[in-house]
Formats: sequence, C-alpha cells, structure tokens
Amino acid sequence: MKRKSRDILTEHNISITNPRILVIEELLSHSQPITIEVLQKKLEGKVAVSTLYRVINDLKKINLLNEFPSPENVSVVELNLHDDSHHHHLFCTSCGEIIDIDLGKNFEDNMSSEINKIQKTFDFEIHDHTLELLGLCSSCKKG
Amino acid sequence: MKRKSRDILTEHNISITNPRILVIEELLSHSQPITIEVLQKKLEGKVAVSTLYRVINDLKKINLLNEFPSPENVSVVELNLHDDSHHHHLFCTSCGEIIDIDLGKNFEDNMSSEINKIQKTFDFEIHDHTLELLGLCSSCKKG
DNA sequence: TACATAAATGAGAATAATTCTCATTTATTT
DNA sequence: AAATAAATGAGAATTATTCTCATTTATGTA
Repeated sequence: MKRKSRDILTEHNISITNPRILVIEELLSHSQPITIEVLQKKLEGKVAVSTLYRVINDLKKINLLNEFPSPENVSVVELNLHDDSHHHHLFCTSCGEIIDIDLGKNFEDNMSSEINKIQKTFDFEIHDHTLELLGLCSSCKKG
Repeated sequence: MKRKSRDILTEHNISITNPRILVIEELLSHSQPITIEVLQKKLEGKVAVSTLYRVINDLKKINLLNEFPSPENVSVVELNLHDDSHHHHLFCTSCGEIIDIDLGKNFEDNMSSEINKIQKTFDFEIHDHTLELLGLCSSCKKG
C-alpha cells in the first residue's frame, strides 16, 4: 500500500513526504468520498491540520484529488486515480454517507444534448456539470 | 415593492420587520441567485451582519429562500416565491454569475427514470437532486 | 390608541473552517 | 555527504457564521 501511494506521487512528479503518503493512504482505504473533518480525525496526531489542508491543495493542483461541497456546504474530498473519473454523488441526508455513482451512458448522452441546448440559449460555453442525488440510505430509511 | 415583501411575510405568517423587508427586496431586485457576500455588501449599513444571517435562516425555515453552495463552496441564496420552483443552476466560473435554468420536461422525465434505477441499485430513497452546469458566460468566454 | 408581552435587532464576542507565517525538519540534487 | 530547495508543525491570522445579551420593535389585547 505504501508502495502504491509513493508511486502515485512519483507519477505526478511531486515530492514524496510522509503527510502526503498518509493522506493518500487514508483516502485509498476508504472507497468513498469523505469530509475533511473525518479525514482530519483519522490523521489526528499524525499530520498537522495546517499540513493536511496544504496537502489537500497540493493534490488538487495535480488533479489527484477532488474537493466538492456537500449539499450542506461541507467540504468533501476523494482521490481521483483515473483521469476518466467523471461520476456523480449520492448523499444520505441523515447519516452523511456519500456514494460515487455512474449514470447510464444513454442518460449521459441525453444530458449532453440537453446541455448543448442550454449553451446556445444562454450563450455560455459549458465545461462541466455535477449531478447530485439526495435521500436516505438503506439503513437510515428504516431507522 | 415594499407592499409585496410585506405581503410575502404575512402570507408566511412571520412578523414584518425592516431587516426582513430589506432582504426580500434586495433579492427581488436581483432576478438571479447571489452570494451572501454580495447581499451583505448591498445591505451594508442597513442590516447588521448578524441579523442578515438570522433573516436568511428565518426565510429558509419558511421555505421562502434557498441556500446552496457554489462549486467553490460559497453560499448562494435566492428567493423561492413559487413552491414549484424546481430548477437548476448555471455558473460562470470566471465572473461568478449564476443563472437559474429549467431543463426540458423530456429530460427531467428521463432523469427521473435514471434516478429510479439508482434508488434500486443502492437501496436508497431519493428525495431530491441538483444539477449544476459550469462554464463561461458570454462575456467571459470572449474576454 | 396605549400597554404588556413576545419577538427581533445590533454590536460585538465566540466558534469553526481555512490560510498564512516562520523557524525547523525533511527531500532532492549533486 | 553536503548544499539547496521544498515541506512541515505550531500557532497566529483571517473569514464565515453563530451566539449572547441588552435594547428596540412588532403584535395582540384591552
């Protein structure tokens, strides 16, 4: 594992340091996005808070990490290991769980043409889109 | 105009105060969502900052106002005058302009069925979704 | 219309999230 | 292994937001 995170840093041409390795490993060990708050707790005593934020920004710069706001305006991060990582998010509004989802190709195509229309209507040049779904996860909808 | 904002408050059964009127009027005068920072500047000297935040929360509680994060994690607010106000947002990543958009009915239907699939796949109960488009507005894409 | 009560406000203190500073430590290059 | 450049840790600074509390304003009632 440590090997893998070193390799990732090397591939991206930034220096290999302990805090960076620890952050990447922590994110690798979660398969889903997590809030900065949670990440901070996991690394408590191992990485200084200021360093954590710096590392997050470093990894963002090389496009190895995505940061996005949750619907309640909390910062969430996730690794971006493959460059083709377009996807969307599913949020549980009760427990805060976040899940990466992919939408069917048909639907994404459909969305592209809808976006094209909007580009024209508003004379915008659209580069990206986000789609987030909010609801209750399987445990919360029972509880 | 002042009349209208008073009526809005009355309809929603909350007391009519100057700060609330001023906030509503400011938002009415913009037809588009604005950041809290901008709203604050507009009301500088007229409404205390603490009151502004309180009013925002009051108006959210009665569902007269929506607050949502911009892609850069900045709070944006807009009035929600009609209860049927499902819509999406178009952000200019250069100047920060935000535009409300509606998507075609066909597309929204399509999205609903896609969302249904996801509900089943992940055993979630999905209550809402947001779709935001990012790009350059007509002036920024030239400049 | 005036009074009593309840609610809202303003000012600034408190808190939380994030960035910045700078002396020290750690990587990288040679 | 030494010299240089980059990154770190600790805490100060900054920003956004909430909270506190004394004062003001709105509302319901006589």
